[in-house]
Amino acid sequence: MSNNVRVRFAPSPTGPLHIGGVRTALFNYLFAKKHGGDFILRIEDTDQNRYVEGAEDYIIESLNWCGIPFDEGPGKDKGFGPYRQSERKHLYRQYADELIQKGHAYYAFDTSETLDFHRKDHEAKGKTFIYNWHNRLKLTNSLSLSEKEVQAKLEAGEEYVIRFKSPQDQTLVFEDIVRGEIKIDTNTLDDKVLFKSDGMPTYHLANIVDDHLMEITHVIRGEEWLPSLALHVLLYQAFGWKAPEFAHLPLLLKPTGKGKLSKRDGEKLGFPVFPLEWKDPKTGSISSGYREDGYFPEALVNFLAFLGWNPGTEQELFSLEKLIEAFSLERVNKSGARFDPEKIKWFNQQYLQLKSDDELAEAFQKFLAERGVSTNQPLKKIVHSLKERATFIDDFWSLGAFFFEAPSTYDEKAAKKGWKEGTSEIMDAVMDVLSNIEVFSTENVTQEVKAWITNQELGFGKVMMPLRLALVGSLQGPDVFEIASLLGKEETISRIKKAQSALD
RNA sequence: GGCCCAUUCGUCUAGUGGUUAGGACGCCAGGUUUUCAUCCUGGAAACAGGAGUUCGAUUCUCCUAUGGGCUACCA
Repeated sequence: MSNNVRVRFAPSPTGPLHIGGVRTALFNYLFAKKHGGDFILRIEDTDQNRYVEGAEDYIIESLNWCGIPFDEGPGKDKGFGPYRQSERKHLYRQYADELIQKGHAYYAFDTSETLDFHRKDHEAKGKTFIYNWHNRLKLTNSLSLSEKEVQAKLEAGEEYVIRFKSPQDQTLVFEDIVRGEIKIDTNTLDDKVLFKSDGMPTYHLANIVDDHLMEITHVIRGEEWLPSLALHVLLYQAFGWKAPEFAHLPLLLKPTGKGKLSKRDGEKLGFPVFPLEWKDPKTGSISSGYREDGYFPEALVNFLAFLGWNPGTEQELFSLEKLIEAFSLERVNKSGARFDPEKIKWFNQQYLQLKSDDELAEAFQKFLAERGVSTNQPLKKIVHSLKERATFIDDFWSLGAFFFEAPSTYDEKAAKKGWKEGTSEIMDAVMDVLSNIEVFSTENVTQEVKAWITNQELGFGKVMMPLRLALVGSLQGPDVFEIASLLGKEETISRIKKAQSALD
């Protein structure tokens, strides 16, 4: 493969980018970087009716957050811009005209009403209406009309579209990097609209023209485009252009049930389907995002990379750099992958373990600040003690709230198990031991209390359980002595007293 | 309905014309942790079905079934 690989991610700004789109972008990015090429972002906004405010910014922010920024795109023109199709509007018409001149396209004057009528009529008869070779001469277009009639309609300003004239009786054979050889009978193709009556090209025309003009070498996109591959290849042929190589990625499927993962699944199934939180500008409704739900971008990226691809080894944890190194389109699967929200949690847990205590403390500090919690506590130590049982940053809070506030209630079961007759007297003695410790370090507390227990021949359970109960409020969490030392002598003793008055 | 694509544990997947069909998530059990979780060890769990080709098919071919996609002047 040459080193001037150019790939593009070409979403349409019709709403927030969903996770499947992120995966497509990721594969494009990995492939480009693997070959030292460029990753281009092109905004396909040819359908003005579906344009959603803020969607483009959202897409860009999502790519950045994931760590897969584009090399070229809106605001980063490297000589192939503009990168929004709406700003390239003036370019497309000439290509549609060129196709007409070459006899590969034609004007069609059929109104959407008549077309709708035909479709419904056919449906009622159990057939499918296809606008192509078998009926195009019966419809209203520059193939069925005389040149004069066409000219008259054009001059009268009648609305028209430009359709591609699909060839007849050909078997097309082409290569897909993921799927291998694909064969298509051109007689099953329809005469797709290339140029709309509103003066805008359709996706098909704009896509081919732009990929050509932007010198795209590899088109890596979702499997939903496979049916249009024939049209696209035909278009390249009609223009006499060299077609890029194609790779159609398997789709992301719903975790349960039928169909591909859709934007609505998130709310229904309780996991984000968007990288970032999204607020719908019209309805104001909010969809959750991986970023806001506490996932690390590297966990998302790693997880997504393994949906439909694998390196062929048993290693699963890959940094972005390692992914780039290991990636190849040849190892992409053909079949759709169900999205498993459980597994991404595991990835997140793995990545959290990889982070330093400093990093985690900083993130936790931010979390606390947002909640208005005072933070005189030694966060780094707290985070360190809690780390191995955490999956998300906010677990430090749910797992370690007791570090910040004395328990106000005590777990009932735990109290029954741990606080019995005579416990209070033992705690009195423990407080004595504790108050005599000069330097209240984990080591010292551990040593002194353990020695005392052994000395008294008390049994560890009788001391440790109520002590934990007093400090935490339940029977869980890190080492009791560590907790005690983190809390400090004064607070530890105060909590024991509080437990005595609450549980006796 | 038509066209196209796919099919290995529940899920993501590895793999080969002859393997005890491997790993990961999740699940279960045991161990460690005088708590809980982590962690460690172990376990249950798959080649959709039917015909061929072959000495032998999970692997190759065909058919069926199932799943998925597309079928707009959407992308």
